[in-house]
Amino acid sequence: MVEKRLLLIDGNSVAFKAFYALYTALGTFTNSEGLHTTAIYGFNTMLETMLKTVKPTHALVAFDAGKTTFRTKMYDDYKGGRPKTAPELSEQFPYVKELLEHRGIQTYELPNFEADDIIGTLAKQAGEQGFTTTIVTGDRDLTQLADDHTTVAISKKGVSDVEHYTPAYVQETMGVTPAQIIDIKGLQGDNSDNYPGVTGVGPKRAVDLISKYGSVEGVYDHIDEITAKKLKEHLIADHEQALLSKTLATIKRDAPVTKQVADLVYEGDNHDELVDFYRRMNFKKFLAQMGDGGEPLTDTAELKPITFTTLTADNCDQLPDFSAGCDFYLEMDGDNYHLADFVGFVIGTDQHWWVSRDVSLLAQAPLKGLLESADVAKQVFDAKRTYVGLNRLGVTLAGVDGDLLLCSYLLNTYDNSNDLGQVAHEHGDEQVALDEDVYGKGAKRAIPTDDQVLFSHLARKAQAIADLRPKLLTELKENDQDQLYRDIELPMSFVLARMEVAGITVDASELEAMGSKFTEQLAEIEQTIYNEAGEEFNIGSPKQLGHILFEKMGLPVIKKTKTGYSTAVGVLEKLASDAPIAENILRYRKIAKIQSTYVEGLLKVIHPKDQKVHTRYLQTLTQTGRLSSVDPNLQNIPVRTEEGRAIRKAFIPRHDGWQIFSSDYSQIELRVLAHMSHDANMQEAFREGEDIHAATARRIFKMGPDEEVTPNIRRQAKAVNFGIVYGISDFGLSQNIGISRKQAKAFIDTYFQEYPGVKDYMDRMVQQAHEMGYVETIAHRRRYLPDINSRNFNQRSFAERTAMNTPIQGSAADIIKIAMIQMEDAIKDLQATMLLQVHDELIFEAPAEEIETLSKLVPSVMDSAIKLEIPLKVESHYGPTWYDAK
DNA sequence: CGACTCACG
DNA sequence: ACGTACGTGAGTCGT
Repeated sequence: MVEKRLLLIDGNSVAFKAFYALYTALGTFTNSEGLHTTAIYGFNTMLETMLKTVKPTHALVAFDAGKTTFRTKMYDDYKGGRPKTAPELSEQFPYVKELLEHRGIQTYELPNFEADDIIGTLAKQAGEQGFTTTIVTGDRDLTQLADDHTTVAISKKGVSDVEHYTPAYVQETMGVTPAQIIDIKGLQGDNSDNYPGVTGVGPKRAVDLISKYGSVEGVYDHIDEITAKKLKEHLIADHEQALLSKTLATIKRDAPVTKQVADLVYEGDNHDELVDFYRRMNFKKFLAQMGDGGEPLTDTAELKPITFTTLTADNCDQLPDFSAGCDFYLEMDGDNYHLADFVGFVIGTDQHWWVSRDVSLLAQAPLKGLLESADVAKQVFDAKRTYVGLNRLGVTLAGVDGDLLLCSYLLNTYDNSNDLGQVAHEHGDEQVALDEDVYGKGAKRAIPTDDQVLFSHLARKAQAIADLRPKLLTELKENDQDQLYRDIELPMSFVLARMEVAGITVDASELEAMGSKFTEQLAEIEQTIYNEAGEEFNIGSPKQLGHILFEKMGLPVIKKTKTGYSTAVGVLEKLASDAPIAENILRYRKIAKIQSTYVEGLLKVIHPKDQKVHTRYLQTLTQTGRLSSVDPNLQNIPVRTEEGRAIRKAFIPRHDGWQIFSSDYSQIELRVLAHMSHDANMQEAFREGEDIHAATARRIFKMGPDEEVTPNIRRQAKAVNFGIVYGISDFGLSQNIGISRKQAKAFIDTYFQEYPGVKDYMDRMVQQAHEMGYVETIAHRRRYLPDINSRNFNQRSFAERTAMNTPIQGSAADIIKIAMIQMEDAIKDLQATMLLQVHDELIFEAPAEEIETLSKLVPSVMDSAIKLEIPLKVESHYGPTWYDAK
């Protein structure tokens, strides 16, 4: 018999969750008629995921019929005190239902009952009829329905991010069986549904009581066994309330549902209706997925035609001189612009576009002159990419006046796609297609051979750059971000471009030598581990490893992950004392990591022509304003352990006799905090040149002036300082330094007493985030925190910590960026070259005779990059390799 | 493609 | 009471 799979969805709950999840992630969005579409979009995203994973044969979406239900009759205040559903959400429900109709899924609601009860009733029927059922909801209470043939999928953060609750998983995460969920609710009540439970009983006590006595009734049968006096009193006093709450929490399995499971056959999409619906909703992404036979649907039909002139060697001389500026876009096929094939380019202004596939034209007159002229103002998208691309053609780009990507990122760090079309859409310009729609994606990706298609796309890109520029510039001014843009980010992109082009030399033979040594060591440890385990297995597989350690060898389980046993460092370290295998696995992991990521990884990206690696710095990615580094990532080369650090021996200067020189800011984030918080005590410590962690130790441990700060005490104080910068929680701190949560809380309280300005700063940042929706760095870099007003404790707490941390981390990023821009100028007469940035340090290569000069120059540029209320401190090191620059 | 683990500041 | 430090990228496994 064919397997029958039923998908049951709690419509209200999922729409609600989708609305807020996307609202916080992407902001609100609407179709062309002003209808909000966030929930509809999110709902459909969830549907796509569930249809794909569950592959239902039957499906139904249940909705709540109204406010009054049999529960409100039992208890007036049921779900009382809830804020009214936002109109932006409620207006979407009719469309969610319409969407479901087009998708071939039935909907159902039943007066006096909630969606839960419909689902409970149908799931029961389905179980009896041999269905496998998946329930989708945002409400954990429904986990009470989990059984052998029913899984409850709870959407977590995103809409498609779900957690699947089987009975075993319910037991594991909640500590009780699905059937006991209602007993838990009976004792603890439910805040969001507004019913009380028993006074003084929270989740913890509820789980304890129910796992001991089985049910609410069981608890009262054994009420005399309860020794805690207060608890017993409360239980007795709230007896009726507990029984009522349990009833309220119980989902009906026998509601008078008029549908039969067998009637819920999933019909599948009505293609034409759905396409029409997506059009009306402006769902580009879903439209693109609808293309027949998997062909991407280019919605060029919706784009207005655009005119252009094809450039050739013969008509280049007819180009205008662009003395009033122009827009330029260079297309390459792939992310890595150091290597990607050139596709073509567009240049022009005022709706006159010249296009070509022949990039060699760029290296000849008159285009080369135009591009290299500082007097011809050019508007581009991704200046750094453009600079590096042109550099490969022998053209040195100058005179860039605007970068649409940078503008977009600075206005909102989320609007940072490398696809010009995507960015344009985010700013309301729909007149350019997404690259994916024109070029395809994955294996199907191909540059169109049809000139009309390719050139129109390129011309539209240039048009979008031209059209969006004034709008984005105005917005930057309104945000007081024009200086950040003009004086920091735009110049920064060229500094970075030149660092990327310069690259850093890597000694492949050094890496290879290390590699063979590691290979030997790995083979040896591997054998030892197999002997200890009594069999061979894949050490790199956490799943197999978990099986060996915790099932075969019976070691104690310290921590679990979603999918099984955790085998993370912390866990293995705890096991190491009584199981030598743990120690060996740690050693194996460490070496395997160095081997695969750094030895093999780096060897793969050494450019055979120049023996260098050329990273790409992503300037518009992080939410704080830091850079990131990819292909390869040169910002996470090992340093903390000797074995790893040895990798740095392979990073060498490009000439014999040259040196690697490195300068780093000392405690820049804490100094930034001292500055921004104006805290007198912290500022004093920095002004006096004290060891800040030791100074903090003296304060939080109330030490006398003669008492010695031991390394251990200093270590704890250091952890507290870190915690403060990250937006502290007592739990986080307690985990980090292995103390009790209570103790951690005491440390934090004392810290804030000793550094009251810091406390004020933290409160101020959280408050600003609440009021304005964003926080700012010293240079007015902005980060929006939509979750700051979330009703979800986790999301809100995370946003609050971010509000505290981002101005600190981001201002430190501002400072080093300013320093880097000034640095280029400061060293322009030297042979020394700036090669790398690792968040708070800069790495150079230079002839030995310039080291003395650099030792003065570099720190002076770095510490004077910005004037703070306290001094900045810079430390420098150098040596024949990066390893020696310590 | 997500989860896990681990490298960095 | 909620589950917890902030910001990243890459390799590997297994669905």
